[in-house]
Amino acid sequence: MGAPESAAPLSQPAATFSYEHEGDRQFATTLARGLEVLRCFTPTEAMLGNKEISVRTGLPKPTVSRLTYTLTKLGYLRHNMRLGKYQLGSAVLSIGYPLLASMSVRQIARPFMKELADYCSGSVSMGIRDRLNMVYVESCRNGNGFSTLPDIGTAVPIAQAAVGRAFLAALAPAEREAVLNQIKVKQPESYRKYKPQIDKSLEEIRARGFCVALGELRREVYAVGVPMRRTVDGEIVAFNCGVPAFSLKKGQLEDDIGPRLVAMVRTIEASLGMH
Amino acid sequence: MGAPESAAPLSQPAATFSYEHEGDRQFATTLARGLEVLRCFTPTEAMLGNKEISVRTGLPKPTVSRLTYTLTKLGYLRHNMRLGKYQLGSAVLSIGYPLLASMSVRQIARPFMKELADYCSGSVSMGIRDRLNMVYVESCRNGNGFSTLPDIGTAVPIAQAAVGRAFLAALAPAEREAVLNQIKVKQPESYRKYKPQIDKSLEEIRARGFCVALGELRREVYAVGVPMRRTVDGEIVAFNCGVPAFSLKKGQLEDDIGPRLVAMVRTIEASLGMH
DNA sequence: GGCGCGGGTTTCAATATTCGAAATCCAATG
DNA sequence: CATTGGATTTCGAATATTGAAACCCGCGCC
Repeated sequence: MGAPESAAPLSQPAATFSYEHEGDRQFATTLARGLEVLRCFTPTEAMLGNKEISVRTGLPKPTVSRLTYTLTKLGYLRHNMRLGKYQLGSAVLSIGYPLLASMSVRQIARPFMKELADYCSGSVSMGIRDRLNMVYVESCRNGNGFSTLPDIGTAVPIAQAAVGRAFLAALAPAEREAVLNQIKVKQPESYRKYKPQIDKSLEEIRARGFCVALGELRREVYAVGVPMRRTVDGEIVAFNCGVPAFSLKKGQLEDDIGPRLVAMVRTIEASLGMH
Repeated sequence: MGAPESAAPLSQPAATFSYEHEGDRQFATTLARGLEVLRCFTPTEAMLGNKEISVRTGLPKPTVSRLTYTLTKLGYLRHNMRLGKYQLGSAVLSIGYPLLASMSVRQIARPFMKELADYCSGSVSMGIRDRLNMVYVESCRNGNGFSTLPDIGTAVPIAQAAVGRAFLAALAPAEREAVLNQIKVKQPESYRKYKPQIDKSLEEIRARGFCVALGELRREVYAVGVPMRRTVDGEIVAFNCGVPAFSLKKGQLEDDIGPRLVAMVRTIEASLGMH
């Protein structure tokens, strides 16, 4: 079977388990593996058979079989018996909701984000870190159709996305180094390719409050990123604003949209401050 | 369990595990328990200590300790060490995203939903089943502030919500009986209280295509529900439209909004049909 | 300071689960 | 009807998990 070599750099999760957690008597391997199974599914690979999961995770087939069986019983997977494949089940959504609901910054920020998204005919999103990605917890786009939509739960690589670099800029130097080092180790090609841009972005944020990413994540989308200057509930929050490249006038991103995103974030910070 | 059971606290999920899956050599208990830990968190109880989790799940403290340790290492929980409590981590969001992204019906439906939400100054949501709840996979509300927002991932009890009864109406009779029976067993008070309304709703849908729920889930929100007449990807999809009770004119829900929601769903079905 | 209390964590032997090669099953295909 | 590819079952050995009890620790109280 032509296992489609995805562009996305998957490391070896199986190896990860064996090496990183060996001898840790606290660590519940089965739980980690089950969750790793859920993580195999992506928007483009929404249906997977046990074999494919086994290949992706590096877990033995019988183990995968039991894990998918369990996850299916619990509603986290659905079994399509005509294809003999699994896909994510509705239960995966409900475990994320309490997190969203308890982040009041989302409600506060939403109108400001919508306003900016409308102004620049693009999309404005709020993200927090997950591993080496930023996950969107809120996203607004202008009414008329922006090709593909950013959506809550979308994960974008820290290294490539404006929102990711904004996040890096907000980190304490020591932690920033730690994250960069993880990227270096786990996504070496990505690191080589984007490290200069990352450094430039950090400098931009110091100088102007925002950074730009010109089609580095998706060729046709140019974006600016801004971090919040305070944490929310101990979590660093960053914003981006992405606009279709073709609709941008020269200099508009740097001179208009960037500063507006900065202003928006400052407004949100202020609204948060007064609780 | 996941359902917002108001009065009656909790059944015994631990017992649930032991009894329901004893002797099932396929079933990965540790995985199920870990996921059950994640399900303990709710919007109103966003932070829990090991002891609280232990009480809610019925699992012994050391077991919970190890599970939270594992989940924290993986990013599904965050540890707040000033309080010694846990809260959901960003990783819970990213496992749900591929499911959302692969449901193309969401994109198709969104503009129609938005239009209706604007028209009736309320919110329009699309839900699928999770256990005895309906989970929202898409939700639109009109711009001006509707008190509390329905959001993607929100779970509402099938028995009480218009969207849940719409779902029931779309089920094959045998499966409907099965679900109703589960409700009877697992949410007995809820069943006693709402069974007559449920029957009425089923009849309404047969007769007019939609059902109404007048403040049964939230006192101040009146809602109508409509099921889709075809499954999407094997999954039954239902819609609701909720409006603040005070802003409704007499008869408006039945004579105007209900039929409009029906029309909306028919439009979406048609758009889906032509792929 | 001493005491008790309410978590949280560690210990450790008993127990249950997982491993994984090989066998089996099953449905689709030639 | 033989073949093929994947999913599932089998089973003894290897390993991980379990959970009662003990331990730890910070806190408030007397």
